[in-house]
Amino acid sequence: MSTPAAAVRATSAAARKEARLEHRRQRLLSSALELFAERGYEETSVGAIVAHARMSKSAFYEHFTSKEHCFREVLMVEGGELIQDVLTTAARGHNHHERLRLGITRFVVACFERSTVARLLIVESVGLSASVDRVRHEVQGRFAEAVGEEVRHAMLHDAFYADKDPAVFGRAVVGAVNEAVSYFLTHPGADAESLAASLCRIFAP
Amino acid sequence: MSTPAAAVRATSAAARKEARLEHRRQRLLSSALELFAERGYEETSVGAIVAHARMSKSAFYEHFTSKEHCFREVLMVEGGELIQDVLTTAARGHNHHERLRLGITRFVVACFERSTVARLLIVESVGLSASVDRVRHEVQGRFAEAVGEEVRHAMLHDAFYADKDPAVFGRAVVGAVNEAVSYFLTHPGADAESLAASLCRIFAP
DNA sequence: TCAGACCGGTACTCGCGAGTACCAATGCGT
DNA sequence: ACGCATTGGTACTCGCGAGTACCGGTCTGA
Repeated sequence: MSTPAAAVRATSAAARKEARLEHRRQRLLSSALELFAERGYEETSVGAIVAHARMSKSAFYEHFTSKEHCFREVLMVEGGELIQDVLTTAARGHNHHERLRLGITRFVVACFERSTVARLLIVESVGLSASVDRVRHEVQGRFAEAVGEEVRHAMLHDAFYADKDPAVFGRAVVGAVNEAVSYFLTHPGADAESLAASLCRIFAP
Repeated sequence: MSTPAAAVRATSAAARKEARLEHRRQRLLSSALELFAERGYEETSVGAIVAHARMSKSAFYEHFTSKEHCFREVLMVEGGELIQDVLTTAARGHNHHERLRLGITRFVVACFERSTVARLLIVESVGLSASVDRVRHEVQGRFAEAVGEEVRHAMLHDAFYADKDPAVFGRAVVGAVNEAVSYFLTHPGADAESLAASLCRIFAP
């Protein structure tokens, strides 16, 4: 250790550096998100990512061990935030029906709003590699399990859910929403609100 | 034209050649199916496909203009057969409920039976390229539209379907079944029949 | 002010695989 | 039976991009 004054200076320098590094990391992540979403994983080179972020390859490999690691990180952070958003919104509902409706609606709307993240989560991350698959399953699984849990409680007093398998229901909702979103995102003129309403009528009538 | 006899000989020779070619094509398609399913598209090289089929690259490029073309072809043929199977089985039902149940059940069971085809249709073909996406959408769309059509008729006299949007319902079923199958295919110990039954309870109660 | 550590950028290597060109063997018609 | 055409196999090219090594500039600390 040095003198207190030096320590303070050192700390603030380290802190600035930390902030700087974090800022760069964010730039890389957001560039990666954008390019992966619009071109796809295979068609996006590390060179393109760093060029878009106006950085060098060495900066990239300071933060990520490989291109795939970068993709996983993007998926985890952005996908995680999206799902978190959905879950907190859903939690505001006062009963099972309302929570399911809020969750499904928020998911659909969020996918339309952040279509780049949605594309990553629903399309680009499928079938890349086992580890990427794990991340996707984990992220989407959080939503699926929340739905399942809701059903597990609802089935006790709601005839509609009485005969449903919670786990299957959760996965079915996730799959249905994904498919609907990906289909209607490519079909122009689709409206998030009405799509969400149609889905709610199926799963939370 | 030559003499009749020569013509006959020529025809039979041509026919044999045709048959031979078709046989080779089948070998290539089935090798491609197997490898694409177990390793994925990117990880499967043309070299590996022809080695597995005990042929040469030139034979491959006689039938397909590119690796992607080959993939599309496999997807179209095998996926098409699977969907056809589902649709004809479903058509045996005597009312909307029964047809929906038969269709969903057959789809799930067929995916478990032909897990290689299922993997291609549900996982590997996602997000590869625009043209592959078109093929997948077309194939799965046949099922989605059949479901939608069934709903469109059922809603006239069945309260359950009265408020559903047929197009969205069709897509939702496809997505839900895909997700459920892909999830429970990787989770060992899953049973096709009971999974199908759970899904039927959701979409055709 | 100066020496050194460290950061970032550039330029390189290396492997891989799609697609191609050329050659050998087989089978066809005459 | 013989020569020619066609088929099928092999060996090559070519481009691309992930990951790396090294070097020049800058900022820190004494």
